[in-house]
Amino acid sequence: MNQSVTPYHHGDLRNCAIIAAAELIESIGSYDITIAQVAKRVGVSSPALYRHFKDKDALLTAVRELAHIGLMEYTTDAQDSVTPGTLAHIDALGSAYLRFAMDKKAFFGLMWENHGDADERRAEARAKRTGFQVLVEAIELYFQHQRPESAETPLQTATLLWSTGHGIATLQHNRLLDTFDEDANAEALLRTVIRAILKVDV
Amino acid sequence: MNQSVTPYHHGDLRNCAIIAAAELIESIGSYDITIAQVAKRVGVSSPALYRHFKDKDALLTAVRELAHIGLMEYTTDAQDSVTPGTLAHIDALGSAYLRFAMDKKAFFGLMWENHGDADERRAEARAKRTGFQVLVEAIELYFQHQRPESAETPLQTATLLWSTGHGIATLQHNRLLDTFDEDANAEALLRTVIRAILKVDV
DNA sequence: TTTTGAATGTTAATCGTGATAACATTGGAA
DNA sequence: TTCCAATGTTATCACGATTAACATTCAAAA
Repeated sequence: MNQSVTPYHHGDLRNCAIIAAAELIESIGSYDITIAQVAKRVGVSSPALYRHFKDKDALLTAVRELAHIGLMEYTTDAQDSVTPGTLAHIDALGSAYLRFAMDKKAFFGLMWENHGDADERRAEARAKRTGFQVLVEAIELYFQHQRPESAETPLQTATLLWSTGHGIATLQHNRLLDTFDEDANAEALLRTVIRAILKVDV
Repeated sequence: MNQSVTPYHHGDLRNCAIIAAAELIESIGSYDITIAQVAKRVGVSSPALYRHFKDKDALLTAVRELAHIGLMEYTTDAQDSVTPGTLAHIDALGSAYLRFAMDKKAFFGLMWENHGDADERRAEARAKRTGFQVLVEAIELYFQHQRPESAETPLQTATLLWSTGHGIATLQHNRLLDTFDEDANAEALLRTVIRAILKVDV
């Protein structure tokens, strides 16, 4: 009886579109998607999406937010199995970052594209800072426990570590690590730098 | 008399197109350019470019080669004013990399895009490895002079340093360094990491 | 020299894709 | 009930990457 007729109004198009876009990106492994593809996936006409997003980039920005949440899950999970403030804690965060970059290549690439208008930029910067803050806090704890005499502030050290982790992740993402050193291992590289930056004896 | 009539055949369209594209990219500060724009700049119709480039991406790949040459110039210049194998040598290379990333934002961004077919990829990988080799040699010299007892190979250390420098350059390029730490200074960060990785006493 | 085809340009046309216009449907507040 | 705002739909555009079909040259072979 209830033939489940698709109603004229979708009801939750905005969210569904974001999810559809994310699924699409994941399935083709690239964020080079089309408004039409997303619309089709949700079962709606292309222009309908423009009722919910200023333009294509606004949709992608929404997907980026999802990606940030995904990254946050990776790091949160990583922290669960580790004692806060230990070297293992820092390692786990770095490792989670690298794992996310490889597991979710397309999302990782998308996250660091800098498009969008000023507002979108600001929103994204906030999301990124939130993620960064996790690292800062880990370093703070680490310094409290392990290195009360450190010359650098946790913020400075966290910035260094993030840059480094980001560099390694990016190079691996672009398949350049292998190009430079075919024996290179991202995880091992990161562990080495972490220890160098934290001045831990090897 | 010689009215300098534009001849039907351009004569050197391929090279002129590459240069025009590069100039265009530089002038608008973005590599989001159009075949038509390039064609117009060279004074030729759009389809003419397809006699010399398989597609738009092939043209951009050619521009990327130019960009690599540009980066090489930066590093070569940097090396001229420094004693080979010293810490200052390493610093100079890193500094040149950062400077290139900021001076030539659009080119820097373009260089690390990974598009193109397999052949183009291979060619680019070669160019990148050549640049990387400069750093490897600097580290080799440094190790010979300063640290004969190093545990890591020059290749490993160079990979670490490049990753780090690349990470800092990338974050600065995306204006994320400021987002994380408004006092952050790319150059200073890099110097710090270089010393940490090389285990130089601060 | 003349001829002729390969290289290289041109204009016209196709096609995909983002975006807007103009019109249709619906649900909920007045 | 009525009516508007929100949200969909079907034309339509505009633009940019290609490709098609035709034109012009230059250079080598006859």
